Amino acid sequence: MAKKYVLTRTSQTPQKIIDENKFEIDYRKELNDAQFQAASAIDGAYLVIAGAGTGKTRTLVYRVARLIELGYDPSSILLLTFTRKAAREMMNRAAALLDNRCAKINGGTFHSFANMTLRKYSKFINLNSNFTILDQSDSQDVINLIRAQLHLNQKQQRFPNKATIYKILSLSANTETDIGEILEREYPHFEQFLPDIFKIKQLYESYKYKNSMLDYDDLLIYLRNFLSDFGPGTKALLSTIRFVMVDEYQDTNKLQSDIVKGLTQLNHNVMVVGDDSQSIYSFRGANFKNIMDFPKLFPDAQIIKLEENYRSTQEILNFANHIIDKALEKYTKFLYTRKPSGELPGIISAKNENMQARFIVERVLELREEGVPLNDIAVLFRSSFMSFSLEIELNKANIPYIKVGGMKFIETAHIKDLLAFLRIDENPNDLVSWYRVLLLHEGIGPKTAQRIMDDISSGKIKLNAPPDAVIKKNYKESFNSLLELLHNISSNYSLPADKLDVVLQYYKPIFKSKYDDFNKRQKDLEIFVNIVQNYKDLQTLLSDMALEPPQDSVTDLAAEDNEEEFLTLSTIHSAKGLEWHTVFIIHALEGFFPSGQSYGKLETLEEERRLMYVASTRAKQNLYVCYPMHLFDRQNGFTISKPSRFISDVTEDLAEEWLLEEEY
DNA sequence: TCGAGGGTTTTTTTT
DNA sequence: AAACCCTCGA
Repeated sequence: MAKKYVLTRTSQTPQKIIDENKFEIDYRKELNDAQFQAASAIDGAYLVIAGAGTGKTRTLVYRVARLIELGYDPSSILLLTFTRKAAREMMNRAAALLDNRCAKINGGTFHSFANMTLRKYSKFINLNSNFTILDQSDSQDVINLIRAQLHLNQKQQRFPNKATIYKILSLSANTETDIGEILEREYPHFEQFLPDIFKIKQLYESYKYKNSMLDYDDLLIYLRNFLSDFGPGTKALLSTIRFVMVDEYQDTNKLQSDIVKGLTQLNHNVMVVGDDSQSIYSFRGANFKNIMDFPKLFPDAQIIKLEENYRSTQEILNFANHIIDKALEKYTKFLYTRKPSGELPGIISAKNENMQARFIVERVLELREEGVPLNDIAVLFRSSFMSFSLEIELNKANIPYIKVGGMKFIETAHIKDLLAFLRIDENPNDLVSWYRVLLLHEGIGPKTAQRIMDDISSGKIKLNAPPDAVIKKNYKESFNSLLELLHNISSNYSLPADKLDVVLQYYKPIFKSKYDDFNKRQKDLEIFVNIVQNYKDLQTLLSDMALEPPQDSVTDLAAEDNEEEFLTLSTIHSAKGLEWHTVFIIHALEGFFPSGQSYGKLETLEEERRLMYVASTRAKQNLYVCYPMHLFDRQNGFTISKPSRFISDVTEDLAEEWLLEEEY
């Protein structure tokens, strides 16, 4: 028998001495110690805990540049970020720092990375590479259809609506928890419907499977399974990835952390960056404890803390620290700055909503006089409707703005109508799109639509054959013209823009009779035409619309066109990672921020607190927290409101109270 | 079976 | 303010 001799493997390979002079960039000089430690890391697992404004992006960017300078192939670096915008920004910054090699790194959101990977390796998975992606509202439509088919909407007792069912299913997928547990925890009043919801889930799954459709969660699930499968496809993929970096790790969920684990199962080269105090996506299954569990996932992980803040004045930091100090559970970080001190944050109580808006307008104009560009000012809010009255005042004062977050262009009914036509063209089995399109036609209601759809899936109605045999009712004419249209666009045109053109001619009259406010909506159609012109094939168009929809309809494009400066209005969620000279937070009122929804539970209230922390740490120089004292509340009529608990106990040394008075 | 009309509820946040 | 549900007349 041969003698066994086991070589012990040291957990840490000794760091090679690297000559700092050989780099184009002087990393030592341009980064502080902790940042340098992170940026110069090569192999191994690293957890970077980076407080707000501590140069987290900067560190990642420098690490990318350094790895490339060391000679690693840019395309072997995978940078997973929360939005594609963030990925692009990082690549641009890295390219500006070094050179264009940096633009060659791989990057994107978990979802967009999953999309690309699954299409590329589809033959290794039981998957059609032409799968369509269902966005949230598509998924909900499918669920609604199933719900109606099961007649669950006619129950004696209120059955959860499509949005709730979707949330339950999605939460279950993202947290890898079964439905029963989710119901028990989040929706105890619907627990009795567990069997029904389960049935819906099964039908939903098989519908998606039959039609090669993946919803947001499926993208992640398929990717995770592909990675854990570890077949030849997985190995091929992993051989192309040498370094994985994840930004905003505190907002990842179980599924995503499994993916990170799977992506690095061979070489364990991973660096994740995050801040537990900024975790604000638990409604999507994110768990801020995830970040603290990272060392369990990677036992060799080194932890690096970035604590010096480069963004805000000490006054703003003190205010933010006060807010987060009261958090029940946190992993202490000490944030400090060497920036010269500035003004105390202001807490502004306005008489009503309109006065709050007028204060912001006037202060913004003043700031602009003082030389602060509009681009460097933002108004942040908890939910997107809170900016409505401000938007009116901004329009009156002619202050250009863009709004981020809230109702998206792509979710407006008229754009969804148009997309439905295109989707049928792409996938004739897309029953949800059929349903939507059919209901647009005179004389076709839910029942008839259902019947027609049955005929389509059973093959009784063929898209390229004359349909007269099957149809003989009063909707015959409109249905035939629809078939003609679909036939026309699929056989005579190949560019999405050309198809859309024909669809538009067909859709215009329907559009005008369906929407009373078609004038307002008209502009969106034109914008959509412009967007579609950028695409050569339909599949990419449809994927992009699901994964990276244009944020805003009218205002966004208008602002870009004129290259004019604009004020930013944003939900706090969409403001993540960004910074401005001056930040206004509005509606700091009990019931609004923290949101009334969050009252029942400790964890949700804590998340509201972190949200306030995120909002206030966006400010570099000025921070104003505003609230109206009287606010129209839809449930109770006019009420006198209470300032948010997050600011009501702020002491004089932390913030200054402003009282607004009307000039006579 | 359609579609209009009325009453009710519901609302965060995003890929 | 908009989405959803239900009812009822045609």
